[in-house]
Amino acid sequence: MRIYVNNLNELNDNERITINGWVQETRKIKNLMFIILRDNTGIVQVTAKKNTLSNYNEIYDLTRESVISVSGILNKKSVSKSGVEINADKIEILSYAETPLPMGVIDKVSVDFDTRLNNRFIDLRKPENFFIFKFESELLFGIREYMNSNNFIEVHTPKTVAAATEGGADLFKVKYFEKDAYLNQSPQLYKEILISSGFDKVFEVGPAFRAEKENTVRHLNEFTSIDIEVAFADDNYVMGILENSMAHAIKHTIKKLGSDVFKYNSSLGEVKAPFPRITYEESIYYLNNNGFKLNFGDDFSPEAMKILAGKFDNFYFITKWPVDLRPFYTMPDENNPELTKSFDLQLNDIEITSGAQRIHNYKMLEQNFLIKGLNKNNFEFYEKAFKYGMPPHAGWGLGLERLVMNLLHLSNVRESTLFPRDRTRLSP
RNA sequence: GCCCCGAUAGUGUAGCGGCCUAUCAUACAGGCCUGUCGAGCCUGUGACGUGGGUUCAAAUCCCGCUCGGGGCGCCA
Repeated sequence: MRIYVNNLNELNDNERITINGWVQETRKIKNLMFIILRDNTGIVQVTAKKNTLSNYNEIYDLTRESVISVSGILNKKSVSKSGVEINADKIEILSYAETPLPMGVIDKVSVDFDTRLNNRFIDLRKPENFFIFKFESELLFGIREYMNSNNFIEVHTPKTVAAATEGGADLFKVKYFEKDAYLNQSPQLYKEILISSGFDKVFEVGPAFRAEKENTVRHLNEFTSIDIEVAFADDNYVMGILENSMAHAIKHTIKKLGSDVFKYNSSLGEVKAPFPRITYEESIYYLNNNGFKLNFGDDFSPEAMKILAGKFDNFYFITKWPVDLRPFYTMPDENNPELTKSFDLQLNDIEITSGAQRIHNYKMLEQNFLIKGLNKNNFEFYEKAFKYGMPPHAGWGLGLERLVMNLLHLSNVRESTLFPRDRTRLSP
């Protein structure tokens, strides 16, 4: 059985163990040396002595971040600060790290974010960065668990598509044998087709691509989108799914990861569904009373979003957006044709989810192609699904990296992306 | 697409026309040291993005380029 650093407490004093990891640090005193060994659960001190190690000279020259396997006796009454150490009698060098490192894991000097991303493999050795992705993994597990227990089917739709259909966002063009293709900006149209297929409740976790030349701390050109679509549902129903899945996933994550999460966000434990709701028109009214000059139909600037966010603790919905600010498939409000049955979920001042009840009537959809100036020929594969039995339906899409960024109070969405793709970065 | 800012050892910085043969820290290499734990002490290696220009003199001032950061716009 593999032993990890965080298992050591459960073992007995003087027990014989083998443990693997990276050499985080060495402190050398001629015939005695200390190695701080790190695995992804923590660090432990290894004591190596010349008279107990046959390859002491080789070990003495170990470089930081080399990978070793240590066998020895667990000493739980160590005089070291942690109180635990391993008295090594055998150390095997599995991988020797070159020097100097492109960046240090525990150096006291700061490192530019750009340098960190260029050396992401080392950057992620830092426990605080690794933690972000453990958090993401647990959060996503919690969301999946919620969806699964509510009878959602997880699906996978194509990311390579034929036409730049939906207007609006720019798409990346790729060669597809003798044809042109595009990287999909969202699974939207495919989720809806599956609703006509009778899947009833679908969800998908997958990449989405946007070719917009943004240069901000909240945009990526490739991000992970969590999408759901539900048949015979309206906007309110899927808002309920959203807030409950968030509350469930956060609760799960806190339970699994413990108080570490509060180092990033001390109020995370207070997230409870339902989330507060404000309509688009109420938001406009509020912002006009707080120094902004906004008309009906205007979108909110980042500055305005900060002011609005000040009204709420963390999550809140902005509902009933104007028709002009929403895509062609958004269902208009039956009480006011200028508004839609749509919503954004905000977390602090950032939009993390956009959703709505969708139009399921084929004629209405065709009319919207005209109004939005879209070429209906590009939508044949989609429209077809509406002609032969399409239930009313609603759904949403959520940016996973943005969710994690905001839950952990990170200042840049690239922090919650393993290998970010942005305006200028395509590597690693 | 627009605006602002930046580029000096592996890493992070100081410098802002001549005191630069370029500062400091950290890392790295070598040495001393059998209980270190931000180890300590000694020695050493290592850098001005690129192409022009101004000047007696450029890391420093000007222009182009390249690369990067941030804000806005755009954005399911």
